[in-house]
Amino acid sequence: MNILTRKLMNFVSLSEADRALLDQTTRAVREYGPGQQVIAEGDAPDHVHLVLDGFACRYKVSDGGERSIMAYLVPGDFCDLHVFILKEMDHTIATLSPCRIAEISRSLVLQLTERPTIARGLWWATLVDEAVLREWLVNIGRRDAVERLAHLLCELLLRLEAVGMTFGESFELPITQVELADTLGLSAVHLNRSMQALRAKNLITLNNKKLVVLDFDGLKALGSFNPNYLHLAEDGRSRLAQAS
Amino acid sequence: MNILTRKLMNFVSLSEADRALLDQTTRAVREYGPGQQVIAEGDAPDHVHLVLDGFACRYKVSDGGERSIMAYLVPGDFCDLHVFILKEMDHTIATLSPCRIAEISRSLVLQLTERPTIARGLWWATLVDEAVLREWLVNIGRRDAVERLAHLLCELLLRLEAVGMTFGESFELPITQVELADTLGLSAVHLNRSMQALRAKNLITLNNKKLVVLDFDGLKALGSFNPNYLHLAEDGRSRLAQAS
DNA sequence: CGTACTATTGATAGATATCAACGCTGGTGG
DNA sequence: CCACCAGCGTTGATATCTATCAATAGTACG
Repeated sequence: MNILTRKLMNFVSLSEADRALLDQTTRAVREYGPGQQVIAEGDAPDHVHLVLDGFACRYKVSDGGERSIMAYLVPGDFCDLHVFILKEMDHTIATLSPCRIAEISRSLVLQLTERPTIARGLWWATLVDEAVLREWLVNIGRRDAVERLAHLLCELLLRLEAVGMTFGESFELPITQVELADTLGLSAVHLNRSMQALRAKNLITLNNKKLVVLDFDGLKALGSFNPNYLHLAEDGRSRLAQAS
Repeated sequence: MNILTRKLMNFVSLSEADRALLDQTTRAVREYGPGQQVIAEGDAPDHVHLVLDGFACRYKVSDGGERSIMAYLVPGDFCDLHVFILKEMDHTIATLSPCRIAEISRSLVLQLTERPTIARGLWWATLVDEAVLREWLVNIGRRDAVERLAHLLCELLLRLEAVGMTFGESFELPITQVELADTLGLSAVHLNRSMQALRAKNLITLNNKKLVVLDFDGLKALGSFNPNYLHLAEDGRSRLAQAS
């Protein structure tokens, strides 16, 4: 079972035939180094990209040359399902760490969307992406620096758990502090101090790109984190995603 | 031709039959006063809501009781197309001004999505909503208060023009400064001063809820506004939406 | 006429950005 | 093998932006 299948099964039940079709999505795979562009603003790619391994992001660069990161793409996430409708990308996608990214042809995507269950799953995934965006807006708009960071780390833990990429309450975080700052609308210096604050409160540790959540309840409380916007199954499959 | 049809025609060409079907969406209409809740967080409404007249918004209320407004819903916008997939709303929708809101049954929505052209149009609309969300994230994350406000006003001018609700370069803005502040992640006091800054620069006037853009180029420059994310037709139908 | 909401102003406090510098690391070329 | 360099994390000092508090005036409304 590939990572996309695993992710969709958080929401829908897939038949054997559905799974077989989904297996085909990971046929054509491309390797990327860290910091490489996958799709540029203005592009109109002819196939859809799916992250299989590593971290990528959506970002825009503004006039002043500053980067705003608007989404993290982790294994199981689509980069550009929009391309079927919109004429061109309004933002850029690049890798943050070394990545394996699948390239899915238009015809295969059409086959996928013809299966009602898979189509529902894909639609669910895009709606969750949108819900994440809304939550990030709240995060940046109304929380201070330490709270923002706490919230983001809670979200990453749950999203990565949903695709089996956590080890207990820790995970690989191959993202630099500058990139986290560009995500949270902070300066790199201030992000660094916020990270230290989380460590000082014994909520996390971070060594060699490995983040350990020492006190998930504390981290959730600090970041006012409520997992409902991730719309994960609340059937006990996840120990972490409970409302609280 | 109703407002939804008009909006979709910014992106797709609709046949007579398509338009006839779209006409049915505005059959059941409900009137709301200002500040009324349309759908609450946790609800799972059984029909889809479409704004016909007035301004509404999506928002969340955080622990501290502060409100974050994550989207404005103007005539032609859907409130809750998600409801077909997700179990429940993760945010609340309320009116900002008096509104007329259509209630569209599930069965009619299904009929709409069976028409390929209409389905493409609806999908386009949801992707644009998502693109707006990404741009708001950049706006709040990386621009200062005056720039944020300038950017937001530019966006509203274009979105309202797309549904024929502008008069030249002015439009009705039935939103209080407190609400604008909750949208842009600012305090009401600071928003007030930012608004005054825009007036002092002779970029806008605002009297009796009527906003006049005196210098659109100046406003765009100040807010680093690039309309590409709205994915409007660039065929000359809009004078205002040109890249610049 | 009072009440609530909205816009406005001034003063002060607090949060975050900016600037500058340093150590550490890994890579790279001589 | 070593010197050099770039990227990253870190620290301190200062400047800037924005929030908060408090007060006032206008307006709509019952």
